Amino acid sequence: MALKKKLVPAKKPAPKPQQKMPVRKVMAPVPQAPKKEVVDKDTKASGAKRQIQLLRGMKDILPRDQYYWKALYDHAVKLAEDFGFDRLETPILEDASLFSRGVGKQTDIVEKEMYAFEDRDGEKIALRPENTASVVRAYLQHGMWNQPQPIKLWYWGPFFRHERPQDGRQRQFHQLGFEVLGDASPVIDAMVIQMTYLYYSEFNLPISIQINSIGMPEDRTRYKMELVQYYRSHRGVICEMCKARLIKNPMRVLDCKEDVCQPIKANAPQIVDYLSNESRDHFMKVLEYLDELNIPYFLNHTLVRGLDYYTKTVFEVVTTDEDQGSQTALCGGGRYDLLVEELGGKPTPAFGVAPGLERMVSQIRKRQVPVPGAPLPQVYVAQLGDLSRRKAMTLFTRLREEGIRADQDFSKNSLKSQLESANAKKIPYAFVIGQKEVQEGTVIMRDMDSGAQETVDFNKAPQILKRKLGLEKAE
RNA sequence: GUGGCCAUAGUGAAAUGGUUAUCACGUCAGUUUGUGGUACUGACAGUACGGGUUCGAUCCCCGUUGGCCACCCCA
Repeated sequence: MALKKKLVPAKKPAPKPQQKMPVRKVMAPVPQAPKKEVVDKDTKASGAKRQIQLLRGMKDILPRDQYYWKALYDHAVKLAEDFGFDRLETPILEDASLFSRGVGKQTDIVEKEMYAFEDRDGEKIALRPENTASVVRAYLQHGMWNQPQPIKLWYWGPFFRHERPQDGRQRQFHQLGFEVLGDASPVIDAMVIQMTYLYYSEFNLPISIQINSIGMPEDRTRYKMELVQYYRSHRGVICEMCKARLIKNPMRVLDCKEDVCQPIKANAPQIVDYLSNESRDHFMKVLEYLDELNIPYFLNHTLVRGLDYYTKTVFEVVTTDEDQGSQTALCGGGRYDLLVEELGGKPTPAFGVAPGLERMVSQIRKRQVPVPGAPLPQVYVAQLGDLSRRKAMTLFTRLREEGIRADQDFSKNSLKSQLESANAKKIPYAFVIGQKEVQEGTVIMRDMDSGAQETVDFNKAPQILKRKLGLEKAE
């Protein structure tokens, strides 16, 4: 308070020289205007430190959410191990053309959302907007095609897309992924979809698996012609956006949410009818395997994915939770039989999936799905004064060596606040050590639940506590 | 990227064109010396940032930043 009051008069003189500025006005604007563009916002006349906020679309993952993330991560590791997937970590920065070639130059992700810029060497680089292209790059660069196929890889990490943020949509977000390279069999499709299903089942999230096949490019070419022709015949009715989509990316009309377009959409030709025999057989097999595994799915003829590399099977997991807003897609995936070739390798079929983690965390939180928390400390070590603090530090160290989870606040002085702390943390036992105990070579063991205390030998304290905790049978 | 709503202590809320901006939770400390949970007392901490209108702005206006919602799209 006193400081503040002193600051007020100190501040007031400051504006005065500013008010005199008009004298300089003629000269000042020229050098100052361009400066403001370059100089960061910290330079303020007041001298007060500006609070630096998060960049738009970025989020801190706070301590209270860490156990949700850990639960998701641990279960991912488990699934990967169970199904024989090896971890692959690729860099966050890649050559920008990896994504324009891999994901597709025309896609929204590359065209309007990618963080792409030149580095100090003038190299065009990008923050990865997704990981499949990087996985393929690594597969090629490290000659993984020379190893027994298929290659099964998984990843976990941050991705970046420059979009307008919303709940469940950030500019930095996290994905987990499973990718299988070098195998064309529909079993692979089914297996990865099964893993996805198992992943969501673990947390009891209400989901629906949407599945479709978009065939190979030839199939799609034929289908698109039919689709465009069909929509053209209804040109008078459809919305403006669909008209635009017909020219740029016809299959997107199937995503349209406009009411006027719904009846048109419902009667539109379906891509499954335009698949080659090979693509159709493949798709049928996938569905048969899913049936065998009792994995529920929903055939969605309007499911077309936004990335160029997909072929044949595509699928998405959406939440069926009513109040999830418009961000219902929890995960997307599919087959990408042509991507390896596109990025310079031999023709190599592949399949992958990428669950989004933020949306999962928010679901788990909202639904209060129980996840393992921090292990509770078993004992709290309290001390009084510097001499006993030293002994307490030794005791704490011994307890740790004995495998007992101990907690402490050695920087606190009053016993009261230390017990308060132990109580707040729900720690069942406390050791109290003061002058008297130091001299006697003892320590007080307190049952925080009942308040019962006993004085025990300092050196035997860890063993006695172990017995109390039931970690060791009484002799 | 387009359009809309919003911004008050760490959190959740309240209030006003004019003295010290209110409350709860929270955090820290104290309520006789070395003992937690309850109670009481005190302290901490705020009008996002910059500009304008005004004698005077937290309130009105503009800009910036950030959040949310819908669209686009997607995880």
